[in-house]
Amino acid sequence: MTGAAPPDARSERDLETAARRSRMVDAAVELAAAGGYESVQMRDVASRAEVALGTLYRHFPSKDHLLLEVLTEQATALRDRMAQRPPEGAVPAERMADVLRRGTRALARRPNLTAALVTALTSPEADTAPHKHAVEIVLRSIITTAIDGGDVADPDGVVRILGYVWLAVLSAWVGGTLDTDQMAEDLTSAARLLLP
Amino acid sequence: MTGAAPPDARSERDLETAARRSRMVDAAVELAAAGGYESVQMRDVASRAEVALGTLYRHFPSKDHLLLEVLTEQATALRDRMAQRPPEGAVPAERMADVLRRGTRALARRPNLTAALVTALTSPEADTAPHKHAVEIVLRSIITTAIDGGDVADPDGVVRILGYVWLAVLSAWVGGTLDTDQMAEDLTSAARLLLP
DNA sequence: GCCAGAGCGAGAACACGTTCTACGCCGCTA
DNA sequence: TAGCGGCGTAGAACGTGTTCTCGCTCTGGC
Repeated sequence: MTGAAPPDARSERDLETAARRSRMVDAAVELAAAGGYESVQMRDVASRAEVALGTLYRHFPSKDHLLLEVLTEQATALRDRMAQRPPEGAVPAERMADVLRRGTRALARRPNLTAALVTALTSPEADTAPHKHAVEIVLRSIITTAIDGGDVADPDGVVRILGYVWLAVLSAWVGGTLDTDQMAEDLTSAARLLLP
Repeated sequence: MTGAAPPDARSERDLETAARRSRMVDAAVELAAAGGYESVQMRDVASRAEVALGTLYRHFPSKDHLLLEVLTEQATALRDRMAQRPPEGAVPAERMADVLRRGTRALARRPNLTAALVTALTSPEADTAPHKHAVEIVLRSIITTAIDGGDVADPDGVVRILGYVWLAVLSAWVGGTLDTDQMAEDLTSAARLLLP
């Protein structure tokens, strides 16, 4: 009878591991939202997700990998929301400002979580480079949709620069050298300077 | 006789502590230049500087404070060199490119050291914010001298944006998502886009 | 039926940043 | 002169990320 089992039979186990993995990510989100990067302690994540520490490390080779997974999810969700309701504005600079306003608002809603994710993004671990690159790509695609269709010379270069500014500003905000208002100001300033 | 002693008399002790402090910084530089951030281990710094661990922590409340002290020195030295031989070029964009070329070359000369310093700069420790701000100010002053005297609208905003781009690009380079050539390319691209 | 191996649990062990304890030396001041 | 405060040494101790050990269970191939 086992031979004729439906494909779900083998998925049974897979589903459990998928559920475990999802619990780990959720636990990381909760802890990060509650207290930022340092509150995401691997023992806590494991116990909150009801898995062993070794299991956590089997799925995510480091704390930063775990948080970058979360960041990738969040960035993708942001991109989807942007795609569902495209930025408004007549010219690229206005649409860009709209994107930045909405993006910043989304991030500021859970500042501890954002701080934790940005911290992971700027951590020096070499083997997270692919994940970081993936996040960059998502951010650039968000920016691209904002300026698409406008009369922008060297759109690729502009997108890259705006991506850098976004990251640097977030990093400065996390580092405490910039508050939310200055962050918004610098971002719109960059948009005005780089876009028509 | 002690009352009439020259000021050096009391400086004797001060000189020793100054020498100790300088040995700590030097040890940090050597270790960072050899193996980057993770090679700067506080026990190693202390033993190489021939001080006790507690002494190291008396002078620098954390590893990042220590490295930010080094970074401040390096940035100041770079600014002085730029001041001694001002950037060449007819228009701000050219001068900016010259500055970036020289700055990048200086940083690439000791990549491990630079990586360690940038890592410290992007670390999330809240109480290093003043040091980080100081470094930002120095970088901005370097940028300012490059575009000074040109016909730049909103020079202040441009300087801030270029500073952000510089930091983000360095951070990406340290994170392994950008190589030296791409770094130079993005920097000159930003200069071209933002400056006449 | 039975073995090899993957996935997991429980927890010890290790590494490094940071803190703490205990003590010594020196200059100052009552 | 005696104590006191600051700076230093030596080294243990603590917290958290990461690795390792050991044993269990399930699954797939012989």
